[in-house]
Amino acid sequence: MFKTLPGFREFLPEECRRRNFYFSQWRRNSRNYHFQEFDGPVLEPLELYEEKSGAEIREQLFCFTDKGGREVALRPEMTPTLARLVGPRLGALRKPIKWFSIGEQYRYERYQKGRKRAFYQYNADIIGEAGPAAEVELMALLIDSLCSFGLGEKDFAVRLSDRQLWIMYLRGLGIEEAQATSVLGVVDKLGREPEDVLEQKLEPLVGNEAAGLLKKMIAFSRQQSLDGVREMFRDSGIVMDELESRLENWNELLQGLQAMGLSSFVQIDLGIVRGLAYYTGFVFEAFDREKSHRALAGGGRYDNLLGMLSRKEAPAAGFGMGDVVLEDLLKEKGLLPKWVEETDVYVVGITPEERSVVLSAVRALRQVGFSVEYSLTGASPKKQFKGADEAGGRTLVVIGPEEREAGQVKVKDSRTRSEKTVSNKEMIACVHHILRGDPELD
RNA sequence: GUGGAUGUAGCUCAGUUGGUUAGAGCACUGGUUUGUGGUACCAGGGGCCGCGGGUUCAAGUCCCGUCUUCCACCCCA
Repeated sequence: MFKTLPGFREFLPEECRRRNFYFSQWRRNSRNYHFQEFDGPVLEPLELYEEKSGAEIREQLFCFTDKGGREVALRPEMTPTLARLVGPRLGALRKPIKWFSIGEQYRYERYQKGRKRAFYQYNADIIGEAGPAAEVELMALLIDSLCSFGLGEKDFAVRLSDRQLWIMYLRGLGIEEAQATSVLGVVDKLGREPEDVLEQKLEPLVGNEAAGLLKKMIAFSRQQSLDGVREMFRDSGIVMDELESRLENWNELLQGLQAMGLSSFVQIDLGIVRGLAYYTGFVFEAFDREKSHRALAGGGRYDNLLGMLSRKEAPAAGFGMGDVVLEDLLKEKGLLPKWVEETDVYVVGITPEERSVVLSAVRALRQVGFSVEYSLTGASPKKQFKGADEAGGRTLVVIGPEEREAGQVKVKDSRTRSEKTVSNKEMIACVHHILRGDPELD
């Protein structure tokens, strides 16, 4: 028979419930930080992504030619769409622009632990703020979002780095800015590949100084304090004013996070540079403390992207958080409760004669907002009571011949099993009474 | 794209050196005599044993291919 396409997902009720839980937390946190939600098309012109990431990106996209001969792709990320939407309206939008989105993204690549071909991603971006205040706001939102799922500082940390600082450091060692991006690609691999392999990758970029350069890069990537960073620059040709000006940004960022009470979540880790070349300044990634998963979230500053995609320059920063790794971690930590979709009221009709009275009561209860269930087929009373159990009904409304003839119903508390016969008019008040948890029925 | 593992009922899995009509638990459906419930007992439905080919008198079991899922690499927005 037909199967789900590889790497795609289906959401049975329980899984759907979980997914909606992530969405509602993301939305709640965004509102908390006063970000506005936006959305865009799932299908975009292929060039939108090729423009940003180069033609090689095509290999990792679900792309095809549509019936009108247009080359299109399922969106692999939200940022280009955001840039396209904001660019033309830049003049009209109040700054800073704080927007977020939640949407399914698609990437044609090999799926494995923590990565599928279709996944949901939460994105939050700030456009129009050039200073580190934007990063403070974004990192705080990122941290609070993870915390809202029950994760704490023992579970995850946000690692903070700075591509600008790296480029400055490399320039001090005589590396041109044009080569710096490729060299940062090697930084991304530090600790993951043996040093001789990394040295070979550096050689075409910097010639026979590769070995010495690699050692310096490793030392730099291990700095965990601003003083340590300052020390690394001591012998370089960098003007100290330039360095100090950048370190002032660092101070502003770190102090901002400290003032928000979030320092314990943040570590300086210059080994993080992010794979993508379009980041221009601070970059950060959230990891579980054991580092047994992929990054939970990642982001940074991308001041040139809007200019590339919309011809309108604007400073911007943002982050993305996927649902796949998040869910893996929450499962591992036992932070996913078993949700039970409980109904408020279950209406039982004892004999088929009560059918229309039951339907009428069901509708009346639903009209005032209760979740109401009943047996569609009018099975035996025993089955109906069992059904009430399984539906988790807190309250039962039982109608038999006696009640029907008297124009009454029996309202029963399923926990205490105490019951009370009331008139049809009193039924709703009585159900309210039980659901509120009041101890006695009368 | 490369390498390793995996596939038996809706789910978790048994299934011996190849040998009759492929099993269990959970779940599901019905029942235990007709107006009161999570237990217990009884019964039942449900499997092209991933798919295709091969070896054999005989394949869930052995061989080849293929697909799927998982893990690692590549990549990672």
